[in-house]
Amino acid sequence: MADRKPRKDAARNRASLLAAAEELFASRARPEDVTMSDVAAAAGVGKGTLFRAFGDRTGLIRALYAARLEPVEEAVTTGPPPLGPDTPPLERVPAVLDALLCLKIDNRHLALALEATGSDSPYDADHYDRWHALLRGALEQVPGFGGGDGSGDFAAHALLAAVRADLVEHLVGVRGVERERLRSQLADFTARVLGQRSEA
Amino acid sequence: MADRKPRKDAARNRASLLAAAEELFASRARPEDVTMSDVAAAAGVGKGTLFRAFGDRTGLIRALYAARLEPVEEAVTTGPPPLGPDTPPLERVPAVLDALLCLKIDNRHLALALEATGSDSPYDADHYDRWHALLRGALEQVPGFGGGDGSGDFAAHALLAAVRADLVEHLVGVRGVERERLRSQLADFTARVLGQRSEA
DNA sequence: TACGATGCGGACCGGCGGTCCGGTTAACGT
DNA sequence: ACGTTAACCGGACCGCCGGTCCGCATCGTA
Repeated sequence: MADRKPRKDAARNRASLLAAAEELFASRARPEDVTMSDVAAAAGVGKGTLFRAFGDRTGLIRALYAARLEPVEEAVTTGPPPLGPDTPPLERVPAVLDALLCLKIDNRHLALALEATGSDSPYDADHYDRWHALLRGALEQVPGFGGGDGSGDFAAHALLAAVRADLVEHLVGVRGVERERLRSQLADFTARVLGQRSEA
Repeated sequence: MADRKPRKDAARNRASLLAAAEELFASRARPEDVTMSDVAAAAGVGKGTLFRAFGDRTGLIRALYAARLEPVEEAVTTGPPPLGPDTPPLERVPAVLDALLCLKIDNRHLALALEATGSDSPYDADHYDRWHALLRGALEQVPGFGGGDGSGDFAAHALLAAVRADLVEHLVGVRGVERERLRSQLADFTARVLGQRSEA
């Protein structure tokens, strides 16, 4: 943490850039037709400032997404049930997946932009490992997933794949599935995976 | 189909291009550092010929992938059990997913290149709709998925998400999971979704 | 106020996917 | 065998994008 205190204009420019980028990603249909020059121009600064502040395109999007992700991560790591660590696995797994789904729905543009960086797959992101480890840990306390056969590991990957940004975008954005309907479908699917058959 | 018969050199160049592209995508680590110029050069033709033959980058990759996909699609639509249409759903769903998984494992580079086109999400590809419709149809004949609540629809999406190319690449290519192990994990997961609890 | 350090900005760069058109060559009628 | 023609070839070329660079303005401090 050798970070020196940033200058006042630098901080203000950083904020303008975040706001402008947020705005642009929300308004344009496809994330990849928001260019770095667009962001800089919309914020009223030069490209140099943009790259100085965030390193590269991925850095910018990560900064945006991190702001949205952080409250959820905190609720999961140090919060009360049904998200926090003091929740029985059978309850926590669906709660975490639901929280992630809502996050992706509410921030489709950002999540999509992040996955569409191109240069790195979603599985290289460090927060993916955290979600995976969490889910895996919870699953392995559920009867049937306990063995060292990796079934909890794979199930964690598969469940996370069900809330991937582009799938969510396809369902909500393209096919027009309503938010609550999707939530209940995911809950239903999760319950099935956990072995809680639901009669229909 | 007003397609005129192509000239002989055109056909040969097309074949060289396919072979060269196949080779390049297999040898280079990341699909996006195979450039169109690379492909043309490796095939010993000009870029114009490459773009004339396939339209654009996506067209080239689709042509490559289609060749691998076609036998599987035929086995599923007009083949014998356990893939063909005369298979009971509880058997067909895992068989289809296993076939897809094997396809993705064996053609990781191509599947990855296809999903990494950037310009279009995997869910815009027409073959995705076919797989989804197939799986959905089979699932809806399974007790518990039958209602008009869309649980079969969502489950089909979720199961397909579990065999997405970048997840497969992460598991097999990065984390070194063995092919047979992954197949059995997927089978286990699928069985869970279908309500067939496995004791471990 | 004067002076260093820090940040600014936009011209610039390399490389990408994709286009264009003059030269070349295959296919076919005679 | 040969001429005609339409199709095809190739690589120079274009526009655009992410990212860099460096002379200049601005901030924080004595």
